[in-house]
Amino acid sequence: MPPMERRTRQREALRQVIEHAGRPLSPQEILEQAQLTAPGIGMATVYRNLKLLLEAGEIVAVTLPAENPRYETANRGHHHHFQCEACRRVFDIPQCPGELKEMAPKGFKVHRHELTLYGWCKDCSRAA
Amino acid sequence: MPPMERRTRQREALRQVIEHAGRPLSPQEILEQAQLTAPGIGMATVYRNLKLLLEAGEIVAVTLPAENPRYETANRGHHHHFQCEACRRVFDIPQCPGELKEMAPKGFKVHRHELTLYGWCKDCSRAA
DNA sequence: TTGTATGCAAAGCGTTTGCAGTGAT
DNA sequence: ATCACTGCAAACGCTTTGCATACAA
Repeated sequence: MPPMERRTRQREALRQVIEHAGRPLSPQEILEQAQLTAPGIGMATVYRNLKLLLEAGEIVAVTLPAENPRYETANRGHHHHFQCEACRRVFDIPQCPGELKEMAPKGFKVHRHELTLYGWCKDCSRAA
Repeated sequence: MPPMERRTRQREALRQVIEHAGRPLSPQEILEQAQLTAPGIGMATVYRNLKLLLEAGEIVAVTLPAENPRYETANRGHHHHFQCEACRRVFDIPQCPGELKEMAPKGFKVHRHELTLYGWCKDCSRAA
């Protein structure tokens, strides 16, 4: 796959959609939003550009267990996620438990980690 | 889907494979192992029985971010997982960092958490 | 003009399902 | 003898890829 060299209206539309979304979006959601400003854009273009934007470090994939990947801008730094078991929404968690490298068995090298908390968000806790 | 009523050689083979594996196995891995003791067993039977064993509570699904589900016996208690970035295999980690409930924002209730460590497993560390 | 980027459709991949036949009870 | 269970293959949903065309540079 060639690197991004040209500034197409489709690619710009995708950038804008992801940039202005307040939450991680699925490819389908991104497509629907992008079609408003780039009529005729197809799903293949969405996937191809998501891949390129990922490689360029402009966006990151939010891959929660048993969930299809969603995508958001990369400028959020290291953080974790909380998923509400009632409304399924995902929230950022700025904290990190820190040193987890010691948990692995002997001989195992730990590079990074993913943590997801599950429960009830503020709204759903109050409603219950 | 009917509940498990009969003790077939295919189902027993699947139970044995999952029981004796030291780590969570993919459906493909389970199929290949099961074919050794239940020749002719097909992937459809693997999936159908995984679903039944899940409903019966005999096994649990290990759903890591961006990975297809793997399966292991349900009698292992609370633990986490390590995925090797070289061979992609998944290993159990008995430890748990413990109190993570405090990480969530005010008003959020945390029921459970999922933690995955990434790096190189013993075999791949030694090979490198 | 050049060749990157696109749209469409077909192909992959993991998983599910329909159907006719098999075999545990 | 039932009918739960199986194997095969087709269908499925999501993602990737081949190919001819469009368009940014």
